[in-house]
Amino acid sequence: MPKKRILPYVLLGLINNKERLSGYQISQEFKNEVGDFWHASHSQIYPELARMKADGWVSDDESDNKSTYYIVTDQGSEILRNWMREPLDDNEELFSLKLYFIKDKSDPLLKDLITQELVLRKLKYQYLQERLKTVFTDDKKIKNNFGHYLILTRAIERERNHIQWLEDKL
Amino acid sequence: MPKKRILPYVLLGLINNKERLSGYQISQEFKNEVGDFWHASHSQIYPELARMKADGWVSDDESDNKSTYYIVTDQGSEILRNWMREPLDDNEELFSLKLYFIKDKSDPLLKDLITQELVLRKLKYQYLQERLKTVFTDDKKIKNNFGHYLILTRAIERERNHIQWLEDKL
DNA sequence: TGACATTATGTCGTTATCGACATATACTAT
DNA sequence: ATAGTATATGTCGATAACGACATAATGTCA
Repeated sequence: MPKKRILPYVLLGLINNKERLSGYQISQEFKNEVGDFWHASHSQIYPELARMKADGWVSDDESDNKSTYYIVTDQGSEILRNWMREPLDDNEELFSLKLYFIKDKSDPLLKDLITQELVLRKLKYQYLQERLKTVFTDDKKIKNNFGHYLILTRAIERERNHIQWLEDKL
Repeated sequence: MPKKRILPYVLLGLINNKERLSGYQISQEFKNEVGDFWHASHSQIYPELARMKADGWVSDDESDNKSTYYIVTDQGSEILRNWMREPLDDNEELFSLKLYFIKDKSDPLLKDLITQELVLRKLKYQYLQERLKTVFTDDKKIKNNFGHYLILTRAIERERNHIQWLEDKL
């Protein structure tokens, strides 16, 4: 099977979050928080929206003569939901994106996502601590690879902070 | 000017870190910590190494009949150093990569990188706090965009933790 | 009212990158 | 012996993604 694309689901999620969005508005959205996890230029957005419309994921509203607004169809909503339910991987950005697409605090997917991510982060945390022990066995190794040492200790602290935050939200 | 490529400098930095590396070893390196910031498949690594050799960035040692090892040339060392000195941007991965390529604790570039990153992170921290105030003005907005709210508060906590770590290392 | 920025949508050529395919040797467990 | 895995290097086709180019309407400031 081909590698799973992310962009179409991001567009679907963004439109779904705001009910209706134009291609231009989507390109502006990437300047905000969501831009920290994903980005696309307008030259990629417009053709993708056209493809999504052709496939029935979205419908467009051209009644406004300034912009073409897109709305998620029932089929698109189903596709987005299925994507949201697919298991996370050790890549943090997928978690962030999916969390961003949760609109309602009471959505059962919210707790599910946090629980999933917590398992993954704890595994990574343990792995990184193991790496620190095996790679930096003595002070000489630290001294001669100081950047690597800093990156590794930073990664551990990052995971610790992230785990704490996730547990707090559960 | 064309967009700045990262991969060649990553390869240069990886080889420089370990003195000598084969293409295969580089592909294995991406399974470790550096893989959290950058990745390349072997089908990209081998042609890139060939190009770097042709351009005099690295020289190869084929004395071992199992692997071809690459060593950074004086010119390559200069190119890597110049890249390391280029100013950082709000993209955290560049900081992580360059930090990873610092071998010696006393390298003056170390403090410079951390100082640069600190400025950028503090700006981002302020910006995110401002966003929180302007986007989530009342409880209804939080309730109806709960994922976005969580992502934003997480981003703020992430920056806070990062800034603390950077200040601790200074 | 002219200049310039912003909104808004689209196409096109280039390239960075990946997965698949290919090949050969060396190691390893049965 | 031999099947399977790891090491090791390479090519090739497909495509995701970007920057450049193009166009037009609207908004804005002097």
